[in-house]
Amino acid sequence: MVKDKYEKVMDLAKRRGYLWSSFEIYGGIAGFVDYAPLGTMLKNNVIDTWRRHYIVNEEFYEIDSPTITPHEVLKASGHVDNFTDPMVECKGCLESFRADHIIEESIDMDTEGKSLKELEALIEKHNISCPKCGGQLGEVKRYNLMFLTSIGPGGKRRGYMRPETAQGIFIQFRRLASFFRNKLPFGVAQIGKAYRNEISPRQGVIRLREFTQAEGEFFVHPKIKTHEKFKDVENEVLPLLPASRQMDESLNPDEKTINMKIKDALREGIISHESIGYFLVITKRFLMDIGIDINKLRFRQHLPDEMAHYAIDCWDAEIYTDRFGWIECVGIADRTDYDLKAHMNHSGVDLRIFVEYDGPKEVETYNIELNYKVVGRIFKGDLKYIENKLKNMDIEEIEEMVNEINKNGRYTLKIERNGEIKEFEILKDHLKISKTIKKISGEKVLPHVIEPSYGIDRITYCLLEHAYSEEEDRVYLNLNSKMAPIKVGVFPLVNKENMPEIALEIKNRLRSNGIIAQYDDSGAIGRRYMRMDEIGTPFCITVDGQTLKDETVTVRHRNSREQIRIKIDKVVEYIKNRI
RNA sequence: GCGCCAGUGGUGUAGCCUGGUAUCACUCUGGCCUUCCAAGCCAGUAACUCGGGUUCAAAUCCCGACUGGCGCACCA
Repeated sequence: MVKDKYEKVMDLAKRRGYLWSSFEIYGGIAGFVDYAPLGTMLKNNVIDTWRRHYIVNEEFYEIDSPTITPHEVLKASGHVDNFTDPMVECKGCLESFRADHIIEESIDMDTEGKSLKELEALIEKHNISCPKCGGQLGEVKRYNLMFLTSIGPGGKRRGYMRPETAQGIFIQFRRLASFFRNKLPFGVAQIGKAYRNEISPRQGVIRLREFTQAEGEFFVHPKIKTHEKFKDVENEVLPLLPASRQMDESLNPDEKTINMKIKDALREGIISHESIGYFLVITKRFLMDIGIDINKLRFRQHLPDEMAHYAIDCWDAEIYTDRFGWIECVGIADRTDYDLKAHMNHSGVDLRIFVEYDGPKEVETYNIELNYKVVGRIFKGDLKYIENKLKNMDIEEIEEMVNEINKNGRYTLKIERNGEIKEFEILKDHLKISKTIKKISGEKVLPHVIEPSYGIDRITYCLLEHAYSEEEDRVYLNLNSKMAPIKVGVFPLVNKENMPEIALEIKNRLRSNGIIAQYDDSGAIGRRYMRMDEIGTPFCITVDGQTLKDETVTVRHRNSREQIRIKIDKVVEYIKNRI
């Protein structure tokens, strides 16, 4: 049987200590993997490089929030309701289907927002049967992709394992905004585990139930989505696969991706603004930096119907793999103000930022004075929400209210809170509204957010696969020196005449200079080189007979297998300059 | 979740049909040897995925679970 590349890579990863399946002695569970010692080092190197790009170069600041998230947060973000699929099972052939999908297929109707009961009623009413065997369909049930847990004793407080790290950033937005002294734009990052209880995870490390995300949230003024460093990157050429070309059936699949300068993509309206474009470029640079093969990278724009409910423009960095084809490794989305708005509405906390105008403006506006003696008794605890709502109404809304009150003597104020809309009757004697001229120096805005989100596990796998190289007589990982877990192997050519002692001394000297080096004296020298090749170690140093005479050693380079001879004193410097 | 197929040392395997102390090679560990690319010699570690059933006896037959592969479905 011929093994494909995935199998070869996973074999090597398992054998040499990159990836192991989790809980193996108890039989294992699909969708979970352990990073073994070398895999952990490799993954950490990927993350370190990510930090260098985002935290150091892009000046994002990183936070670290809990993975367990209370119900309210994910209710607000829409995950409780939307991160779940309605499933229906055929009573005959036991096949499962997406309930909304089969309804939409058979009666051509938009089922968006319908409840389970409504879906069930539709199936019954239109006599929809199993698309496979024609059998009767059962109850419509929800399958939620979040792991449910409880907080505290008694299990009363519901919580979930977070499905993405992003929410932790959004819910701290007020603190973050003040940390950045209320100046847009600013970037916040989070690296950590996220959890999705996939129905049927396959494909090893490609689809996990617990995985590591590195997400950046770049908050911008909703009307200013330019990027101050766009000029620096505008001539960068990217392999783009825009939605329009994906849908263009006159193009061959392999002609659809087009290399173009990011500034041209912007000019032609392919990308919606500079900030999206900027992070596309940063993503390409990061992926190239860690050693992803640029010829196996493309940026694919989401088609209008596949875009998540919160996004207005979304691009995936896709990396080509031998077995799975193009897989999504990075998502770059304009999430607009979807999340901040949701958390603002549900929590009642104002998440807007005050943005000053260039100079003060005089505007005609309305002054609303509440008659507290009256409204206090009527609305009691709800008053603060009413006050808040009135304060934030725009001119049109106020005028509409004034008109209503003048006409009917009353106005129905609608306030959304915790996902429910409450109505309050506002009468004429509740408030006094007068026109005034106000000098205003700025306005409150709810920022939009541009989100580059990286799947670290997939990227790490792709890196291994792209590095995997075969020659006639050996297998080696062509990892670049920055990524390789072990930087140097140190060997005595033979175990005599003081060679082991000298080699050990060199290994220790490298280690004390912060360089990960491994000593090995077992078997023949060739075997030791092969071992190091297989785990991707870029350099091997060998102490031989000549070392005893002139204090030089050989340095062998992994890819070329060529050797040069240098002084022992220069070894640390030589390696340091190359990793 | 559904269907089909498969699970034997670290890896690759023989044995399974026809039940009776599990084969071989490589790897790995220790030693000898070895002066530059998986050499050789000696010794050693190391496996029947798990749970039930049938049987005097199960790697082998039967059932179930788990894991993996493929197909379907799913992947906000």
